[in-house]
Amino acid sequence: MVKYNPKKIEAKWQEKWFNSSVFKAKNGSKKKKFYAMVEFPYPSGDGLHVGHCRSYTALDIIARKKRMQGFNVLYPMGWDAFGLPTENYAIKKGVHPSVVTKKNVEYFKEQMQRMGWSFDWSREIDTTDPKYYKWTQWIFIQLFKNGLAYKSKININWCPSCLIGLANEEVVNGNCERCGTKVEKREKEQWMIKITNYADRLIRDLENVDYLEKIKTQQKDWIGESHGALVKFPIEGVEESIDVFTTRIDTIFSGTFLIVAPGSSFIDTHKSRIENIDEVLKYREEAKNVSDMDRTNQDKDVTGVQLKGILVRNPATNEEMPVWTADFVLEQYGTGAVFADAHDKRDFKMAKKYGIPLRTSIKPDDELLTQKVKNLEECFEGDGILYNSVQFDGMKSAQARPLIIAWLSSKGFAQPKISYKLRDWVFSRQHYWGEPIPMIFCKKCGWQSVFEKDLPVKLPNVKKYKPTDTGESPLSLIKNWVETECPKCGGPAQRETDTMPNWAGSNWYFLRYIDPKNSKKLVDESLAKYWLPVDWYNGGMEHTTLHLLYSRFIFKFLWDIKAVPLSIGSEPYKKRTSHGMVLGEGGIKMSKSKGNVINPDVIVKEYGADTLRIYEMFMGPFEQMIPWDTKGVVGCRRFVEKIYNLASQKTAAVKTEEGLKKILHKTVKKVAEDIELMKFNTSVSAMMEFVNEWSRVTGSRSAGQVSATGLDKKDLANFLIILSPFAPHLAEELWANAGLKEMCSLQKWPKYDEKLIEDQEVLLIVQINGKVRDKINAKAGLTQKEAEKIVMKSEKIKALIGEVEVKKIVFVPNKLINIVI
RNA sequence: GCCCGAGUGGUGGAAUGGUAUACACGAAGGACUUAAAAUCCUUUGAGGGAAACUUCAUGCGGGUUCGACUCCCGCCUCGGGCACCA
Repeated sequence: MVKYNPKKIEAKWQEKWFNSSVFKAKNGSKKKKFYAMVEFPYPSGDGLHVGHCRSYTALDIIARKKRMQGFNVLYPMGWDAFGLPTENYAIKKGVHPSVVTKKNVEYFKEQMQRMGWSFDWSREIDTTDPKYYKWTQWIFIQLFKNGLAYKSKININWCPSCLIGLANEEVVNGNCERCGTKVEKREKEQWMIKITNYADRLIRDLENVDYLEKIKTQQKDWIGESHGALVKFPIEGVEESIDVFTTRIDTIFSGTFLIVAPGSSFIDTHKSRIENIDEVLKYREEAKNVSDMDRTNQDKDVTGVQLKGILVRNPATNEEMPVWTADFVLEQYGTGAVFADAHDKRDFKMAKKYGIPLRTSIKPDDELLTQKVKNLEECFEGDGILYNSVQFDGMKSAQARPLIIAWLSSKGFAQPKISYKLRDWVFSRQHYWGEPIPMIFCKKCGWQSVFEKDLPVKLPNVKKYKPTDTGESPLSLIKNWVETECPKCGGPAQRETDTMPNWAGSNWYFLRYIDPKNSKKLVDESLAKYWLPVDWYNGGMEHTTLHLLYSRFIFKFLWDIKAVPLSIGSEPYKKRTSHGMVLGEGGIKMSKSKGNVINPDVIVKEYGADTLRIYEMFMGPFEQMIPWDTKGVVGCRRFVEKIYNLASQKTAAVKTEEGLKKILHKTVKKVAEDIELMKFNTSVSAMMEFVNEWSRVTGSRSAGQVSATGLDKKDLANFLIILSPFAPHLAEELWANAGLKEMCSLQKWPKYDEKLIEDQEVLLIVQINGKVRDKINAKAGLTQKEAEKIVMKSEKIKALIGEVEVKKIVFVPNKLINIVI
C-alpha cells in the first residue's frame, strides 16, 4: 500500500484547482449567488498567522459546501497593504514600501495556496495599487462634495513614537493602539469625516442584519446613543442662555450650579464679564496638559474654578446658579456644559470640596438611605421618587422625565434631544505609505477637490519617506509634487500632503471584488445588483467596532449618492460572525517577543494542509479563544491517515454494512447542519466517529473472510464529498483513486435518507425517582403501556420497587421511563 | 461602575430539560520489533467493594421539576466591551 504523502497529494491538486476555473465566480450566471468573505490580511513580513487559517478555513468550508449545493459562490481574497509596519520596515532597511509589499504579498499568496483555500484568484485586489486607490480617492471626493469631509483645527491624539495623528478609535486606554506609547495632544488641521451624521442609522439598521448579538451590542456601545433633553439656562444680565444636555432632567429641581468644560467657548464669549478670567484661563491651560487618561481617572480628585461674576437661572426653580469650570466636563460630549446637583457623584464631590450649596430632590425606596441622602451624607445617583419638585412630587424618575421636558418645553426652556458618544472621524495621517488625499488648496478659492479625470493622485516615488519631526507629512518635502494648479481658477496652489488612514482602503473592498478591473466606475451596477450584499462575512473580534462601523457608514453613504443600486439595501453585510483568537501554547497571546508564534508553513510541511485545516476546526468552538496545542495536531493527522488507508484498500466493491450505512447517513445530516451553525468541531468529531466505525467493521471482516473496505463505491463517494470541505486534497485524491469521475469539488452535496436514520431499536433508560437504574434494548415506537410491561419484568427494577407504591410514571417515547415511588 | 460571555476529567472540549464526561490529546499496561519510532489492542472522573454493584462529582449557595451542566434567584472567579458620557 502507498504511504500517505500529503506533500505530493496537496501540490498536485492545488495545481489542478488553480490552473482551472473550478473556484471562479461566474458573472451573468442564472444560478443563485452566495458571497462569502473573510477580512483580507495586512501582508506583514511575518507571513500568515494560524489565526488567519482559522477564519479562512471556516469560510472555505462554507464556500465549498455552498458550491456543491448549487450556488454560484464568490469567495475572494486581496491585500490591505497600506500601513505603518511596512513603512517602518522600509525605512529601517532602506527599501521602498512598494517593494516590501510586493514581496510580502507574494509570500502570503504562496502560503494561502498551500492551504488549499478555494479563493477566486482572478479577482485579487490590492489597496496600494493605483488602479484600486483611484476609487478610494474618488470616494473621498464624493464625501467632500456632499459636505461630509471638512478640514478642522483640532486637538488630535499624537503618538510621539509613530509620529502620527490617531483617531479616537485608535487610542486604547490613553495609549497608541499600535505601539502602546502614551498619546499626547497636538493641535493640527485635519481632514474630518462626518460619520456622526449617520449615527442614528448605524444603530437603527442593525435590526435588519444578522450579526452575532455581541457584535451588535459593541456597535451600539461605541456609537453611545442616549436619550435626554436640551435645557436652556438663561444668563443673568444678558439676553442670552446656555444649552445643557441631560439624561436626568428628573433631577433638575436639585440643580444648584452649572459646570462648563475648560475648553468651552462659553468662557471666550463671556470673557469680559468673568472677574477672575486669568485664573480661569490658567485652569484651561492646565487642563490641556492633562491627558485624557488622567482626566478620565475615577480616583482623581475633582478640581474646578468658579467663573466669578457670571450667574445663570435654573428654569425649573427660577433660582440663581453659580457657574464653574471643571476638567471632568468634556468639550466634545453633549454641549460641553452640565447642570450640577446632589444626584451625581462628581458634582457632589466638587460641591463638598468648594462649599457650593446642594439640595436633593430624588429619594430612594429605602427609609434609612433616604435620611442619609436628605442629610447630604450620601450621594444617591439612581432613579427614585421625586420630592422638592413642586407639581412632580411623588412621581417616579422615569415617569417624571417626559412630563418635565413637556412642562419646560411649553415655557420655551427645553426640547427632547438624542446625544451620541460617536465623534467625527479624523481622516488625516502624516505618513508616506497611504493613499494621498486628493485635495488642493488655493489661497483664492480655498480647498478644491482634484478633477475626477485626474485620478488617481499617485504617490510620488521618492527616497525620503521618513516621517518628519515637525508632524508634517513626508510628502510636504517634495516641492514639485506639492506645487500645482488650482482646479478652479488655474492659479498656483498646493496639494494636500497628508495621506488617508488604513481604514480607507478596507471600508469598501467588498465592492471591488465584484468588478475588480472596472476603470470607468467604482462597480458595475448590474453586477452589484447580483452580488450584493455580502452573504456571510467573517473576521476577528478586534474589527467589530472600527472596521465594521466605518465600512457600514461608507456603504450607506455610497447608497445615498446612488453609487450602488438602491434595490440592495443600505447594509453591506447580511451576516457577520467572528472567530476566536488562536493563542499560544499555555493560553498566552502569540507574539514574536514571547517566541511562541506558530508558523503555518512548518505545520503544513510536517503534517500537511488537510491536517492543519482539520485541526483548526476541531480545536474547539469557533467563536471561542483557544490555545494552540501541537499534540492535538498529531491526533488530526492520525485521523486523516486512517481515512487514507481505509479508502486505499484495493478490494472488490462490497455492499456497505447496514450499521455503517446508518451511521454514514447520520453523519451526512450532522455535518451539514453543524457547518451552517459554525459548529465545525462537532462536525469533525462526527466524522471521526464514522471513521472509527468504518475501521472497526473493516477490521473484523478482514480478520474473518473477505477483505473489504466495508463501504461500497457510492457510499465512499458520499463520505468523500462531506469530507472535502474540510480536507479537500485528501478527498480529491481518494476520489480519483476510487475511479470516480470529475473532481470531488464539483459534486453535488449528498442527501441523507430520513427513513434510514430512524432507529429500529432504542436503548430505553429506566429511572427510579430520576436515577438511572437500568437500560433496556427495546423496539422503537413503544407506547407507554408496552414500555411499562417490559420494564416491570426486569428483575432489577422489581427488586428496587419491592412493595412500595408507584406514585407516577413519566414516559418519554424512545428514550426514557421514570418510575416515581 | 455599567453591559455581554464563560466556568464540566490530567488537558482541548461534548451534551441546551431526559444515559454527564462524545471526539481528541496525554498517561499507564500489553502486542509487534534486536531496539526505538510508527501502528494496533486494553484501561483511564473520584471514592468504596473480591465482584455484582454503589456513593459522590459540571465554580459556590438556594429554588423550580418525576428528572437540572442545561431554567430561575443570590454570590465567587476569569475573559471581553464601554467608561468622570452629564
